[in-house]
Amino acid sequence: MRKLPKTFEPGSFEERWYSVWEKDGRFQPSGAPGSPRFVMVVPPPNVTGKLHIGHAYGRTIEDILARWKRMLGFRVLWVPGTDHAGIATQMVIERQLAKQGIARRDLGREKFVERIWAWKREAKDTIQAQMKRLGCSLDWTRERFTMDPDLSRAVRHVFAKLYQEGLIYRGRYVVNWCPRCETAISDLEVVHRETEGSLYKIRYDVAGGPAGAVVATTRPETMLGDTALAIHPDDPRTSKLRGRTATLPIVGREIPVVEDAILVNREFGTGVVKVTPAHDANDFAVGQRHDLPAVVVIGPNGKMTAQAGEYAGLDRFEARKRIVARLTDEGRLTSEPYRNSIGHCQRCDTVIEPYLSEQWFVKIRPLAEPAIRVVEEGTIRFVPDAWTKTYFEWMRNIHDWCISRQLWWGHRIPAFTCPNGHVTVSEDDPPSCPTCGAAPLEQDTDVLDTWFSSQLWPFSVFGWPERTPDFEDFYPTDVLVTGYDILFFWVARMIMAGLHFTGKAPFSTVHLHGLVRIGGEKMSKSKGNVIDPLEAITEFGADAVRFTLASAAASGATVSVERGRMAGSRNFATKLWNAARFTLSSLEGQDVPEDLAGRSLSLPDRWILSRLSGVARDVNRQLSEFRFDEAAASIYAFVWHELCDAYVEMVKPVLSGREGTEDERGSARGVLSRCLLDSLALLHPFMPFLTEEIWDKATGRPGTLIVAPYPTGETLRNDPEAERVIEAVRALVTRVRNYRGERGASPTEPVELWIAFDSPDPDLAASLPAVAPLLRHLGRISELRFEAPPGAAFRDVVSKLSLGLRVRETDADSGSGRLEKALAEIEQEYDGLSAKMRNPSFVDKAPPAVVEKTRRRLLELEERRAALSAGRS
RNA sequence: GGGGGGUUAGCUCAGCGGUAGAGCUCCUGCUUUACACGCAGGUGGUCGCAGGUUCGAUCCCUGCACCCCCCA
Repeated sequence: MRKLPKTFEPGSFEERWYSVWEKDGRFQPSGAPGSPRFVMVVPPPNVTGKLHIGHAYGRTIEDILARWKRMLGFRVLWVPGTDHAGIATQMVIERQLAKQGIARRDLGREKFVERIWAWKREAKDTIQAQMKRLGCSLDWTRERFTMDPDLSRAVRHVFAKLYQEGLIYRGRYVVNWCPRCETAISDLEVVHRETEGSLYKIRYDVAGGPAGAVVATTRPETMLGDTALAIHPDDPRTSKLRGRTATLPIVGREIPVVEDAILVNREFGTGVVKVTPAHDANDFAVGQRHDLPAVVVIGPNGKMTAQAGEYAGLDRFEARKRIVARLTDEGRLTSEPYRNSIGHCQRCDTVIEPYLSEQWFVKIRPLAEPAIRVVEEGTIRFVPDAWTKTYFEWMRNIHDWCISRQLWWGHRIPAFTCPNGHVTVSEDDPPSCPTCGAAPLEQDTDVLDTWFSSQLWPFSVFGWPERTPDFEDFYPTDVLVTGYDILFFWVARMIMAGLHFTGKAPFSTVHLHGLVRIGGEKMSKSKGNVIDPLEAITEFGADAVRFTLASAAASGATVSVERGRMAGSRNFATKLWNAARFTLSSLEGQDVPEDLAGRSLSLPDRWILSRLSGVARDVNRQLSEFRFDEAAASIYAFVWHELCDAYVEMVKPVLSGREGTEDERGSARGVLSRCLLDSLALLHPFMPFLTEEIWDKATGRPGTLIVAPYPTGETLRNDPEAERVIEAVRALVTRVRNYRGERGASPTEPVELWIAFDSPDPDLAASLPAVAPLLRHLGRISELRFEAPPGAAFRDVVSKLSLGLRVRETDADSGSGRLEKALAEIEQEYDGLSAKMRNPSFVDKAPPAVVEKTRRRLLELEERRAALSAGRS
């Protein structure tokens, strides 16, 4: 046993313990294959930069689970890794280049991708270092990246298989297109935002219809691509337009009026709708139904195409301005203010342009159905359960998934075209066209959506589709921990892919946690309220940061983290440190019994062991329910308020030799030691560094707390009797102390205390003489008598004990207000409860236990009122 | 437009059928030989508003107000 330094400096040991654990292989699963295991894969962070506090939160939760399960004896495997994050990472590099005035096309695909790889290596190192500082017990020997060769093979395998199954198809459709990124994106990557804009009404001339037809639109520039007007077949307002032809303003093109009951909403607008098949998904469908041509007037870069005639080359918004001006001049256009929802690119916030282009899609319904079923059947459960409904809503209304991206960073689509135009999809690069034998073949230039590879993460990390030993041993995983914001993006798709390709649900429990907010506000660099995890760790220590995050982990959608709470956690760490210093100095050079079973224990000893047992049970239950906040609070309250505030203060006189026998001293040392070690173990998943550091000094077994057994409370006795007596002692001591306050006496002023044996709880009163020295010491009681208090004493009832108090030097009036207040409160509660008891239907209908409890409470109030009234004057 | 969540002490949040809890803050005392990142004591809440169900509602139901999120 060694001494702890007087001051607590987390920076002095955190990194040391991490390397000890890593060197000793503690992060790798140990134990025989087939023995109970616990497996998680980390949600791979994007290699776009560094981790923020939100990542630290999720990883802290996972590490708590991993360490807890490891200490419970499971073979724990927690797999680390990173995600290439196609569009996001590509943007990071594009921005870097833009600062030097270079566009990615200037550099060329090969050079550009090389550059991203260099960045990726750096970002991965940064992220890895951050997770290590945080203490994450990840198995770094199994670290993966979504573009590793074997994970890329899994992607190609999956693409080819889905294609063969007819679940991947290629076609020309209107997709969400970002003109800044110049790529298609999926529905999920479009962020809709209410925007103040205008609703334009444009009059089209109609052959034979003198009044013309007025259409409403928010995007007048698309009129250049109109190829029809549409009316509802049953709308009398527009029936005179039936079968006629309109003339497209500016362009002069003759376009038909078609009847379409699906597109045209009779309740909205003028009843006439312009149809632009190339620039609106609904209009595209109309075009299919009525065999209309599609004219692309806005190009992939957001500029007008040659089809836009005189507007060709203009930016789409500039074209809008000019077209509005011209139509206004021609007397064809009016506008009014209008709020509508406009789609923006999730990554760069550019307004999305629906754009007709050739893309690859996943036919998703056949995959969604089994994925719905596993959740319905409970094979997979969401924690908290509220997300189940959201999951079902989305899965039951799911749309086909556009998976091709016109990017350079990512998995290239394994589709090959021969000189004769035959398309081959293949897991391996085909040397020549399987159809006609021609060569060379050209691979599709597009890459896949990042989520197409991340959906395979829970099994691709184990080498699937090879049946590797790791895949056999560790798949399916147990728990997935991630933010609810990627429930659709990632979780749902992993479930679909896992079931389809491995035949098994990829995990059994999904814990969806809230998103971190600082002081109730979303983190953002512009608000300057971003907490950098490394800065926080440097200032407060990794353990304090982790404990704060765990404490904040309630089940709501937002997780509020504040610096004040970090400081609170740091204070708790310091408290534990000092408690350990005290304990170690008390045990130093002394005989410390390890086996407490055969010893006679004092009431405080029995009490704290009983509480330790209770807390251990609570913490295990709370962790199994993913209530990290409650588990953290349980340990905090036990260590600080029961072990430190109460037990340590109770046994100080015994330990110091002022009180008690040698045998009692030995017991106290054994109990204190046991409490410290078990507290360290209970707290280790939350505060791994500090607890390991103290454990080392306390046991001399460096680096072994991480694999020490986790206390479950089962080996200790639940001792209600000891709890009852000690809780009474604590209540009495508190009452004595605030009695001093009421009387304006100084805290050192001796108080006389009488406790009557004929108290409302005589059994309890009878057991108190055994702890008389304790009462005297803690309450600074000069005279303690077990008899009815004299008339001159102030009387009260505490914990069903009738007592009298007297302090010599008093400023009698100073606390009298409090007595009046106490009596008034008693009176109020008494009136309320007695009214209840007088209500026959309460006595009749309420559960007997509740009635009995109310009756007893009433008696207590009576006792207390009588005592306080007697003590008045 | 559809769906989900929230509104509890000055602040940040737990609780969710038997008249309210934590941390931080605040106030008053304390060099009580582990700890002032501490010790002891205390202040502070008609649990958003209005109805309903119930013997009883912060908790369940309905409506309203305000806030947040998701989907279209």
